[in-house]
Amino acid sequence: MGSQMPKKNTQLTETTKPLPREALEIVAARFRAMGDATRLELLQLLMEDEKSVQELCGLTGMSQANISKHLSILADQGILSRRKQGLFVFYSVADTSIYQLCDLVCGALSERFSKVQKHFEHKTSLTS
Amino acid sequence: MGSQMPKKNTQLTETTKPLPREALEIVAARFRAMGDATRLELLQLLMEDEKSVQELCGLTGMSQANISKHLSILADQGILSRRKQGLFVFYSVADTSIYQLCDLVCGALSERFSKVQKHFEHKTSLTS
DNA sequence: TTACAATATTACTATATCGTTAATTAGTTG
DNA sequence: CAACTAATTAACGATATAGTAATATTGTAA
Repeated sequence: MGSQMPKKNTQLTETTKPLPREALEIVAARFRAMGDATRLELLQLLMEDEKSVQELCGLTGMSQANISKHLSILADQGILSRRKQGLFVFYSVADTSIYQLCDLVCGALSERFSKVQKHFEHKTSLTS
Repeated sequence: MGSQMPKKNTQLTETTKPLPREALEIVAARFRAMGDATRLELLQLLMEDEKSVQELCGLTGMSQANISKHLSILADQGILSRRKQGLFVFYSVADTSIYQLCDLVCGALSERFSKVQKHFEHKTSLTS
């Protein structure tokens, strides 16, 4: 019942057996679900706390249909869960591993850009 | 100089300031680079050790042009690095955070599917 | 130099995805 | 019941992406 899993290396980095194509498609689909700025914007808001589609409309200025579709994609992936209450549908983060996932990616990008930046440090032009 | 960074929560999960759209686009692009089964297949092979485009052709049976293009996408993201030696170009994993990234996703998917599976356990049909 | 080999790139088609508008479904209230 | 509201779904056009075949680039060697 706990959300804590025993820490074991899983699939892609295992040295023994590579994932077959079918499994890779599933992993890729998960990455693709995270690979859209609009969805990340919604996720970012839902990381604070659960929100209705309406609230997300107000907070982002995006159309209701568009938001609903993006939320469905995330919910289909099990990343979000829906809770219906009267006319409203409240979405919330169901898969908390996305927090670490986002941190990991942001950390990697941060390091990447800081390396690039160093090449330009103390340089005001190509001829300096 | 070490690849170890100080462990601090970075962007998306920070409670203080949300990432602006421009930054979310960059994060999304990183996820999208991982969001293709063909690229994951190549990554999986490169996780063993560095390989030339040729080797990857032989191991996967995919066309040279296709492989080259996918490797470029990963290299542009800083996920892979290229090393030129004579006529050959060797690719290798440059951003080791993808190991954790893949483990995290595989772990989440594993948990997700095991939950779904439990609904069917000990059930041989809808009428049992 | 010419011939050749490994990669990269271009041009193209097919498919997937995003966002919009309109229609539909589901739930509430008078 | 009809009228209203929130959300989903469908249909569409625009853009992005994957894969292929052909061409270009880069480096080697005769």
